[in-house]
Amino acid sequence: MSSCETCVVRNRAICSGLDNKEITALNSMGRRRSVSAGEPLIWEDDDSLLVANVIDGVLKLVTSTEDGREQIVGVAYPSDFIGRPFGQTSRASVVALTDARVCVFARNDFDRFAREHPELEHKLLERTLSELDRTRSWMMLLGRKTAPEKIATFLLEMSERLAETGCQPSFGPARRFSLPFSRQQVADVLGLTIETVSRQFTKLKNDGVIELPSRREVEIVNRGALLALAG
Amino acid sequence: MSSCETCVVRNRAICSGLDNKEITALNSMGRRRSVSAGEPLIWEDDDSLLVANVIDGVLKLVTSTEDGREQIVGVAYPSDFIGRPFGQTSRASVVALTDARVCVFARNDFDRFAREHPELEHKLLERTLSELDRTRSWMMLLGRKTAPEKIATFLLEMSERLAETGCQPSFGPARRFSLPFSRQQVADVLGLTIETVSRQFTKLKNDGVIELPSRREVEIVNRGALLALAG
DNA sequence: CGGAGGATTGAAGGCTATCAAAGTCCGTGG
DNA sequence: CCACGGACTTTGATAGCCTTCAATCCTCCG
Repeated sequence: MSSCETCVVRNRAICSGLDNKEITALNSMGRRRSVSAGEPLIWEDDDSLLVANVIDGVLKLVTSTEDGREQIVGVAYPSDFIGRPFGQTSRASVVALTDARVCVFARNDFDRFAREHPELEHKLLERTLSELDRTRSWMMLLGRKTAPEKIATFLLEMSERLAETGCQPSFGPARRFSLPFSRQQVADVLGLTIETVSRQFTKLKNDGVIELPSRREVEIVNRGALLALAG
Repeated sequence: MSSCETCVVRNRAICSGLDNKEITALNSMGRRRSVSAGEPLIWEDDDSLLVANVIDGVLKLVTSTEDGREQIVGVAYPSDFIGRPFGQTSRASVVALTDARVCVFARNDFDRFAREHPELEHKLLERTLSELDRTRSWMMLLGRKTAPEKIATFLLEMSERLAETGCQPSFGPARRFSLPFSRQQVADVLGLTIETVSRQFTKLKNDGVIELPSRREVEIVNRGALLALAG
């Protein structure tokens, strides 16, 4: 049975700051759901739209053109909020990159609850503002950076984002980590092709900047060099 | 003297929905300010950060690399909110594209006022969510679209955005409009060079898709063709 | 009229995409 | 245990889009 009391992201997600009574109310509206790697998070449910909190795993927000080009426009980690409350619906679809668990709510229910709980709306606002900041700095990357700069920036961001997932406060960025992305997905994040991504990874390895112990593993050998390359 | 009562964006900005007493309180915290075209909106004031509402004019949000490359990451029109309340400060700078008037607040004051007025925070949340949607669809453009697609998409967005500025509810997108951007700024929005922008404009003109009565004026002759090109 | 900034046009080159093939990893089944 | 198959990745060759560099042309104002 899903329960907020045992939720691992209870103190990091937008639910934090709610008192017990409120948590109980929210709990009764939502339910847990598992999504396996590669599966889309179906966004319609009983004719109602959904929003969700990520409990565990990593998901991508992706938009695509009619002719099949894809761009990953966001990545959601544990405790992140996904979906579009209030009015409009965004046409980005959500797909799990790893096996994931989420806590889903019917949008109508969530909207109403949020309007009645300013503290929750405030948390959501802070999150949305941060996400907007992050997205805007990604626009710089997409519009103005070269392939080597994109790859370096990407690896540095990954090493920071993936260090946060541990429960204990992390001590700076991770030196070694496991990418939740395939090469194609890295390409879809950076606006490149899979071949260019592969070549840049190989080049960084040959230059002694990183090690690639396996397809998904990355070890940053020379962080200073990456920072210099990131532009 | 600045006064919310006569403010032309009073009913569209986040101030809408506040009662008279609240408006008076907000009014006493903020002040009007003019910025001429090309001038940055100075973001520090008496050692305190600022946030603002756009009353009139168009401003750009821009980030740049050390070596001088620029990317416009957002454009603010009348009634839009700019700045970063609550905690972090974003490193995008704000520059007026046209002569502009804004209503500025010390961030501390604004934060406090917002926390006490959930209705205002809600308005800000809705705005921020919409801006995030818009920004994400722009990521698709920057990462995956070709120069002709970028230009077509840009012209269509402009014709919609600029139609909204009139007081009366607009009847669909504008057929003819005046760009608030120079060619270089169009390039900075789309992640292209000024030469490529110029060539694409010329090509659209030669193909009979648009007319260019003057440097800043654009007339859309064949909207269907633009839609097809936009990808 | 003359100057200056912005815009357009032209030629050449480089970066990344595209097309193609070989290599690697991993799970499955013999 | 090893062979096999398939997906993913790497590597190579080529092409093309957009940038870069450079010169000319507007257009607006003093």
